[in-house]
Amino acid sequence: MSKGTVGGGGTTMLRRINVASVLDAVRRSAPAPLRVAELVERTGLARPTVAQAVDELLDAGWLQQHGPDSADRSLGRPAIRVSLRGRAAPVLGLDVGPHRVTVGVSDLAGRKLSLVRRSGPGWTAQELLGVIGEVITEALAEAEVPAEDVAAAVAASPGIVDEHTGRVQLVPSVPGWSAIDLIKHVRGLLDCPVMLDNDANLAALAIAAARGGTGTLLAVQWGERLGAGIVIDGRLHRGTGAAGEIGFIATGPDDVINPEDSRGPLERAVGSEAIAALGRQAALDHPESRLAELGGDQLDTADVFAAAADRDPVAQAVVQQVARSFARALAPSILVLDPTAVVIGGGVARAGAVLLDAISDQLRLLTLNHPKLELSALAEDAVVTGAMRMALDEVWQRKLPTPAMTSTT
Amino acid sequence: MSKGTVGGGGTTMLRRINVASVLDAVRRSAPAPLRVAELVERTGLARPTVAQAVDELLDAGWLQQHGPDSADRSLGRPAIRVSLRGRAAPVLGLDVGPHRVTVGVSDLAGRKLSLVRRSGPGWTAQELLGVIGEVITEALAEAEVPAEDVAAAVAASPGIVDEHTGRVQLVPSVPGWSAIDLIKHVRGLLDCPVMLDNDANLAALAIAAARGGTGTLLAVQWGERLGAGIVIDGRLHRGTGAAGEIGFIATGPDDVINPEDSRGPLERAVGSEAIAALGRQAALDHPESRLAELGGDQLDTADVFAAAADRDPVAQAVVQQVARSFARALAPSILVLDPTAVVIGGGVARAGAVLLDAISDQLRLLTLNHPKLELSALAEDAVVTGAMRMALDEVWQRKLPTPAMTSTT
DNA sequence: AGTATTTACGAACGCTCGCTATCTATACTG
DNA sequence: CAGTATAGATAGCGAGCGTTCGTAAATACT
Repeated sequence: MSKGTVGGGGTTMLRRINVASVLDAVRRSAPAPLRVAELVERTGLARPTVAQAVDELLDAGWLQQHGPDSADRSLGRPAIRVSLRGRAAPVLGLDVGPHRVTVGVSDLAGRKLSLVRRSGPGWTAQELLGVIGEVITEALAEAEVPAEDVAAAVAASPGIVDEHTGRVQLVPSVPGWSAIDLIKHVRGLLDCPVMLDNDANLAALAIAAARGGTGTLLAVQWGERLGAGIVIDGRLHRGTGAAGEIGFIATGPDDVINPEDSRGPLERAVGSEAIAALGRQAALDHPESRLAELGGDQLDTADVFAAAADRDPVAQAVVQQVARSFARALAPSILVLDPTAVVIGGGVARAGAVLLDAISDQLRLLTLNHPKLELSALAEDAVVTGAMRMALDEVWQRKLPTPAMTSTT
Repeated sequence: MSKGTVGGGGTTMLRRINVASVLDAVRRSAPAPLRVAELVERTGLARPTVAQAVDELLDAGWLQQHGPDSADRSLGRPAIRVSLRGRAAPVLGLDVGPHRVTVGVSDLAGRKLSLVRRSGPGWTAQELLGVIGEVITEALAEAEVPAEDVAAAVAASPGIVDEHTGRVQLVPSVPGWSAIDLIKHVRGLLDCPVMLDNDANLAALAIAAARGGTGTLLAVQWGERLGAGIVIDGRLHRGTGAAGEIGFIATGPDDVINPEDSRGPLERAVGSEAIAALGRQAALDHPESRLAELGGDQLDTADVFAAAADRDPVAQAVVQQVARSFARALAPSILVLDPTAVVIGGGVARAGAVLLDAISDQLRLLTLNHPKLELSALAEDAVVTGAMRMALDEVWQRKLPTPAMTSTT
């Protein structure tokens, strides 16, 4: 009755499909402007159809028209070229950690407009909320984007995130963090759809996007804590919400998990804290070693890897042990998932080839198809980048009327 | 040039979308006939549109018209009802094992038309091809389906299957099996698209379909060998082609994998052969036990579980040990995948609650989100059922012009 | 038994949309 | 300055969907 239900199948829906098709083609060529003729070729539609769609998209502010001023130097009448107007719907990504808050603002086209990072010595939950507000304001100012223009925002938090309620369940270092409704807080600042997800998941999304293509990616974030994100053909795998919690993999033959613990067995075995502790112990046991020279009680995780890279046998033994524990813990999942690539990010990834090679050697003994093992190229920005990307996807999904049929089942 | 490229966006495509939408709605209500009014409601399209689509589908042989003869007892003019004409495109599923060949023929609607199973005492590769031909012929005759009518066929084979070349890579008990081009052989018999996949994958597909809904399913096939299939939101996860090979998960702290071995470490630890061997050893060590009474040297896997169900402490200890090894091997993958449910099928699944409870207890100690642990309801038919289902999906995907846009990137 | 009511099928009309074909505009070349 | 090649704008045609109306076939009521 009254109005027609959305999603039917009239001719108006056909037009929406075609407009969406044109916009999608423009989007795919990212920041490069496109000529109408190229759009005709890529979409397979007729020129008048494309022209009409482009007009409509220009009016709606989705596209911007470029003058033919470039060095196009071709015969004939110069083509008008269009590219998508990124400022039409900027998005915001937010990475909240116990010691660091990072905010990134991005274009609709994926261009990074600003990135603001602030570190501190461990905030309380309340202080953190304040810092988040400040950093968001700062990032928006730097990007010259008014707060009300932001089309979507995604926040990354450690811990297990309930996708629907937006609450964080299993929280590490910030006391009182699980009681905070971060989504509500950010929505108060921005007035746009706000989503929350696990930091490892978002990092995985960013890394998968950077690598491009299809396949299965297992992206490990390795710092004091260990987490992983799984991306299958561009889509994040969440399981029932807690997928990728590799930190809680049992290592010893009698290990048992306690969900109340802030750290899982694997984190206690090979987290950066544990690596440093192993290094300090090794330095005590071998005072003559290169490792001990680097600094006895103050020994850092980085020192261990530095000494190993320097061919110190004592440090190498520590790295071997860490690599072995890590590989043994991860091998079953690699057999089951059979990923195209395993990418390691986070603080420990700075160890570089020393660690990577050791892990690779171990994994070769424990898996059938040996996935590519790589270090994350995105370094610290992986999580924010992933958050921005998810926000972007959200905007595209919401704005583009996808030609998917309604399933009323 | 010349003809328009397929996948453009004309109004004729709109009609195809709507016809597909109608057909899909009919399909969803499976074997139950639908009235046109119901189709109008479900698709959201106008009645004339639906009527036209139904006419077209009737002409093309996709639908069949039911008389209003049923006990419909309602007011007004009786509605004509349509259901999909399964015989329009029957599919065939084939499960090839070293000792058993099973062929099922199914309706387009998913109704099982015939199921023929033949067991033998270990065939050679060449003999197996002959048996396959015979059983296919028999199953088609029983279903009263001419060979040339079969619209798609899917074969299940143990081992790792290369999706594209259709070759089997890691083969167990049948000598010379990897040299056989099973796809080519079946295509010679049927003249239709033929696909080949891993048996555990197909069983997982069937179980996921039987459970219905979305979510992540880890379906373990547990017999002499161990394999698993992963289904995420109805789609099979293949990884690079060898996903789910849980048989090769290392169990001991110093285990190492050799891809040349016919059995992996977990198979050697908890495969049905291993369980029987553990039972025989326990019977020797405890001659007074209930287990030993059941049969000394002839002790079977089933005997172990029977004795355990009979509360024999010796047998229970064996089951405990098996459950512990299995749970420890699988726990990391459950943490990473975080599946909605873990379903156990295959011969060992006949053990029932004794084993399931023991595994469940162990898993509770090793995982965060505890997935539902169930036994496969499909028993032996899981693999064929899954093969038929995949063939069905193939037909639907091929026949239905999906409204997905072409991505010419 | 005849009539009223209910339900669903069938046909005609008007609308929107996309495709083909044609015409116009622009800039470079000889 | 004319010619040509490329690209944008416009008109006519066909196809499909949705709305509205009329009609057929059952059941319920008098």
